[in-house]
Amino acid sequence: MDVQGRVVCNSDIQSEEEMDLRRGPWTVEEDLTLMNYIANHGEGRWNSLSRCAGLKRTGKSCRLRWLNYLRPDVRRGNITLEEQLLILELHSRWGNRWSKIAQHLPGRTDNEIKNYWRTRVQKHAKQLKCDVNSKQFKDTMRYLWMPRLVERIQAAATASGSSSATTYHHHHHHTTTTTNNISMSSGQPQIVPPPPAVHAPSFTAENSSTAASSDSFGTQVSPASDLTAEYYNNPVNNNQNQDYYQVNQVTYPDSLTSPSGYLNRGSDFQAVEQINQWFDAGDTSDYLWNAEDILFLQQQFNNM
DNA sequence: AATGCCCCCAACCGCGGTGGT
DNA sequence: CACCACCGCGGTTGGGGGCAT
Repeated sequence: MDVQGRVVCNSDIQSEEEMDLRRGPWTVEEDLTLMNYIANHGEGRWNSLSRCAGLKRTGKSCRLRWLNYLRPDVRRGNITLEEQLLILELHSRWGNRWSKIAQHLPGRTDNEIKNYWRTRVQKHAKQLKCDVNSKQFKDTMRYLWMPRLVERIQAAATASGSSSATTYHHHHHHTTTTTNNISMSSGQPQIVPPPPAVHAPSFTAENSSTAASSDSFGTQVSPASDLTAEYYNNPVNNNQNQDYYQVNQVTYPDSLTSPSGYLNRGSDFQAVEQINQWFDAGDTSDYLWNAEDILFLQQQFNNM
């Protein structure tokens, strides 16, 4: 029942059942194959794409790999304070609607946000010994955590106000990105897969030389929103896919990391103290956004 | 140095929705 | 209408790396 009316490419003889499909981590070769194929043919129709590209993967797996990892404008790691704030806010509004939340964080995938939530936020709920869904924890977030984030963002903005990165501006309309179609299909400057200076997942500063040339790949992300534009205008955020296009791994900022020892639960005062410690724990990551930006963000909240 | 433990995140799974035949 | 293939979402997991012992 395999060779029916569906689009079959010439060399496609085997049925999927007898074809052993690979699972687990992707190899560099697979990545390059997938990137090349999408650069030349565009994305979508994942099952046939997988077959035609010669990948022994399910369409599902290919789609996931592309959307969450290989896509040139995907951003991974280094969740900024602003993004943290957005995530907290939107999650308090919508709950676990990860993809909906992700639409408001350009370049972030639902997977990434979900992971962030589980690893960072839920962790702290656990440390506070309360349920993430409890009113107690939600209040803690809303009245302690988020305001503290705003403070920090503002502080960072004024501190580094004159310095570098904050030179952009919104011309805000509204910020929903929606599917950000990177259709490579239309005879676009295809992604020449970067010189496999990509050894292992471990990379070093040497790679950043290839990173610098990442722009020359022509992987222009047509910013689908103003927010997107801001991110890409910012040198730090202008990371095309870090493994294949660029490397910019600083250690994970994690302003939310808690000190190892922790309080005897209960008292609000201690909770405040604790949270303050989390935030005051060194965190070099964050720059961007000035007071004006914060205002904008708050307005966005009100309009969502 | 070796071992154990924990954390994180990439990738998997199941499911419900959708569109085509 | 039923059936089928595919898509996208949300929940879950396992393996690798890092840290502690």
